Amino acid sequence: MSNINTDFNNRTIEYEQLLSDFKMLLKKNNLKFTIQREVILETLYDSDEHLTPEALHHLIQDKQPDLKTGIATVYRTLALLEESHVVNSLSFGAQGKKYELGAKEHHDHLICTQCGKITEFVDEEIEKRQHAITDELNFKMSDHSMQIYGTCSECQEKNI
Amino acid sequence: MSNINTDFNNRTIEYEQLLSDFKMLLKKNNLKFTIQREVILETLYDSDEHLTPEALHHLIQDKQPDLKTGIATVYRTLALLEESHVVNSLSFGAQGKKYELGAKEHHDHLICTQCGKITEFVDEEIEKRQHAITDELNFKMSDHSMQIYGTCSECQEKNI
DNA sequence: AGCTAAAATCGAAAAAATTATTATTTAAGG
DNA sequence: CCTTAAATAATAATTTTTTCGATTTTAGCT
Repeated sequence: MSNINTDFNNRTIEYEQLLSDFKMLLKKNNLKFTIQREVILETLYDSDEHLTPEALHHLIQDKQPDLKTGIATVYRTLALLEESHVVNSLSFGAQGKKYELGAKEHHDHLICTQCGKITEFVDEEIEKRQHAITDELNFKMSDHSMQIYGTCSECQEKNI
Repeated sequence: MSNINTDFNNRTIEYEQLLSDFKMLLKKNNLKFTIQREVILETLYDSDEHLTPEALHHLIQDKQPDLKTGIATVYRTLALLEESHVVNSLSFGAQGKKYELGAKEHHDHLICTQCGKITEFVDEEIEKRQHAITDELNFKMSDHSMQIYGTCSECQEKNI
């Protein structure tokens, strides 16, 4: 399967860009590009979820069972990626700290606390205001997250 | 010291309100109002910081050394308070999960991922858009939270 | 391709954070 | 004051995260 946004390796151009940026970053800091680091980046890229270190580790073990990537490597790499602002970490509610690629499109979440359904949305007005706010305070925004909690229309009907 | 917003016990009216809401909540759920729970609430109220469970525990031990409040009680109470939406938790960067009172004025967060400083803000435009979005989707909003991550002006200067 | 030095990895152990357990104490209501 | 259910402290157990030493791997060089 291939489409207009994939290259000869069937990877998206976006991912190739991310990967080459990562390689550049490593070189700049005299760090080495390892298979483990690539797999971690790739797995983060392929996942739309926000992942805990443990969840990420599991995904990697499924994807590359022969490459016995240790959990410590996952932690070390996530810390490196976070320092470099390649990934962001955040925590939702009672759950632990979760990581996601920072390079992806921003999106916000509507979360139904009854059925758990998550709807993503982007609102231009809100985005604009966020930029206005950060500009005014001379704050350099790298990412943002917004969650609206409540009851979706389906669940409201169920409740009647 | 006393001022117009404090009552005979030299506590703010706002705090008294919070406390009585908390007592109501406990009663409604057949839970008990304990000295430990009061101290935890009070300490959260008195602190303008966002506190880790451990930091909160230390503050409590300083405030009430004779009342050997256990760390487990702090965790349990924070979980209870979070479930009840009396406190919110947020986490970022290398630092752990932090808690703050949710009963104070609603506000969003600007979080510097470099120094950890948290700046609170409220933007009426954003609040309006949130309501517009949920109204349009017939989603009944109960709560929302927003965090903007990035680098504060001080840290930007440090980086030069 | 082979050599070398620096860095990264694994695996395991240690440390830190969080949660569960149990015996005892405490709050709330009669 | 009594009773009972719930909360607590203390500690143990579990889970999460970090550290450490031995070994492997990478990157640059020849």
